[in-house]
Amino acid sequence: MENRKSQIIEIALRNIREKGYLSFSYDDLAKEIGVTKASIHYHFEKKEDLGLAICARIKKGLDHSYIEIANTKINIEDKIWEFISSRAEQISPNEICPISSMQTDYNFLPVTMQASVQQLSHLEIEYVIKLLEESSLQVTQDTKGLAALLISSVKGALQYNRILGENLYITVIAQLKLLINGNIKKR
Amino acid sequence: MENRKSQIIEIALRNIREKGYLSFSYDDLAKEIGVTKASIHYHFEKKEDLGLAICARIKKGLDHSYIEIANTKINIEDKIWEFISSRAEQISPNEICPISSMQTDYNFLPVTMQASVQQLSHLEIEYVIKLLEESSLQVTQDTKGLAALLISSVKGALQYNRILGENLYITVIAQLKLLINGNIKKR
DNA sequence: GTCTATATCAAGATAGAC
DNA sequence: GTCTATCTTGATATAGAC
Repeated sequence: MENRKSQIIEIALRNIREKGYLSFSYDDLAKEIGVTKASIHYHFEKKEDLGLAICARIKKGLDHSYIEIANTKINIEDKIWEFISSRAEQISPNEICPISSMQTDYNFLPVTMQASVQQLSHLEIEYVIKLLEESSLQVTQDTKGLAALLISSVKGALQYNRILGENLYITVIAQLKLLINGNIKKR
Repeated sequence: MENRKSQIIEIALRNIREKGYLSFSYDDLAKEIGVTKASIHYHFEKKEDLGLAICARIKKGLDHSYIEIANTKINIEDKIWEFISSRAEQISPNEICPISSMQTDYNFLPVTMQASVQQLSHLEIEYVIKLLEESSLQVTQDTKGLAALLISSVKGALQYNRILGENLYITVIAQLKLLINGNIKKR
């Protein structure tokens, strides 16, 4: 059943956002879906297989967000913020970004998953660089650096937001916009 | 032996930076120290007790860094950067900030530790706010927001830095300084 | 204060029935 | 494709000897 397979991926992905790859078990998934552990093992023989499928699922979502935003007819300077919020919207208040979550578990992941997490981490920054380069605004000389700051701060903010609430994520986005606007030089 | 006790805390703290609270075991610590699991249990009956001791240890270091920087005779505008780098210096390239690490594990921590992690997360931002307020520079109207951005971006950068290398942490700090300098209004 | 030994439990995984 | 049953391993934790 292909449906069951993608259902498992979606639920496992949510578990990663909530508690991390190392901290969810096949039994957690089985109980939630209403089947047995063995049935999860049928679809994904090893947890590593499921982990890789989840990474592929995240990559698909990332690619999709980028392509969608790139082709949308909105102000070109707004695209970067649209991209960021389209990614952040998928994360509930008691969750964090699944890529951050797997970054924390990194040293305990199978090497195949380490490679995937590395690729995802890189790709995410690449997409932000592209959107910044396509924009008509020149904020700093170092577009790669600005991209790294944007991604780092959003990810960090989501982690603090879960613990402290206080609209911390919203606050950080507002600060970034303020600082960037104060530095914009039209090309 | 009080020495053994603090030795356990230091090694456990390093383990948290490397792999997280949930992912290190008493056996890991025992092997590293050269004693048995049971001996760790003697000093910290439950892992939760050790976890709380580690949180207290982190708080001590945080307080110490703040007080030291606050009383150092350096340019008052530099103190915030000194504070951040004094904290980041303690983290090796294959580690992340221990507070970030426990934030990721948050939903699986015993409630007593959740309270400690919450307190640490809050305190860290408070110290940054204080240093910004004492500074002679007014960057934005929203000092709390700027503090949240600084802490979030540094924590996020350390996580990406471990996976991607590329001096990502250094790059992010440089970007923050650039953006902030472009927005400074002398009081 | 540190040890051996052991209890208990949960996790990942596999074999084989239906 | 999903099940029951079972194996193995590793983790937290405890009892009691030295």
